Amino acid sequence: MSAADENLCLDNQVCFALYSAANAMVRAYRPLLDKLDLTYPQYLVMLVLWQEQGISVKTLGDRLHLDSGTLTPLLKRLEAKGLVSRGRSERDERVRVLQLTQAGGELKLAAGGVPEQMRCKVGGSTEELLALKALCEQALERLSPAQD
Amino acid sequence: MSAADENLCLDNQVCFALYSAANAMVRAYRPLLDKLDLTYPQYLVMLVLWQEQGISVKTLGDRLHLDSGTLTPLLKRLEAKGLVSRGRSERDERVRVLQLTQAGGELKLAAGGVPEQMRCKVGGSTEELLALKALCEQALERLSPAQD
DNA sequence: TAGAAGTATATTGCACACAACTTATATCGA
DNA sequence: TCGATATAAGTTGTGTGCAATATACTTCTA
Repeated sequence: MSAADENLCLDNQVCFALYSAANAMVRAYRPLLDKLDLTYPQYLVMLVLWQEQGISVKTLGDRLHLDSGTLTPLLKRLEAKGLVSRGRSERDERVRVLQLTQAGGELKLAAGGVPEQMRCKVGGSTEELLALKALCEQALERLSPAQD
Repeated sequence: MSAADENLCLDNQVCFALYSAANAMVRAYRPLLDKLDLTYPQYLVMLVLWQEQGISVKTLGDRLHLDSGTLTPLLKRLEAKGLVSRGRSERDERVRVLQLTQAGGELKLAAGGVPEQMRCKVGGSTEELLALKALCEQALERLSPAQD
């Protein structure tokens, strides 16, 4: 097999492993998040808002590496479920100010067990998980075009 | 911060790192694959077919960990581009037999440089890439429900 | 201070992923 | 052999991701 052939072999592709693992991860979250009536990206938004409220769509997008084309409809769905409010900044009329509703805040309790349950599903030692996280973050860093 | 709070912190989530890295990877492929007029999942299908032709949608799905709901419309698009033919098995009328067209086979040459270009984008040492691949494959294995 | 440039969000269109379901065909078992 | 069961692929509907573009507001600058 030539070098080019080797490179085009699926089994040799780091990116395919990454892609498949990420898909499998989202699938594994589903039964857990169904109980919260959240999708995985919606859950990520809630994770951010449980930490810091009053942020803009821009800031949220920076945290999650997602853009307004993804977040605007997603946030509208969270608003429709009564979990999030999408106010406007008084200082800058362009900016949305994202807040949790009462129900949105309370959902944090129900979500408390999710990380531990997922940890069980993913398995592996703490060292392996930390190594995977570090390698993913390194790849993300290098794959992201410089922001200016 | 409580243990539950720690667990619900975005920065501590392996899964989020995996998810973000996979998204970034697909984004990084885009400019390379645009030249071939392929999306990343379409490229994956072509990788499989460059290795083995005459396989079914089921077999293809096993290789890529994707189902017919994803693959059927994708394969129709590849067929519309003239890269793939979707015949029927004579032995079993339910089964599609996937073949490359002339153009589909020839595209392999144009794709020859893609893996090397992506490798430059992802960066990192060979050891790191192999470690990332192994950890992703391990996670995939554990997250996939047993097939019996 | 008016127009240019920049920024935040929203919209549109396309291509996934996948659950749930349907249809067509094949195989198994009494 | 006939009906039950299984299997392969397709369909439908929902929710992302993201490029490209539009809109509205802000800030910069001549």
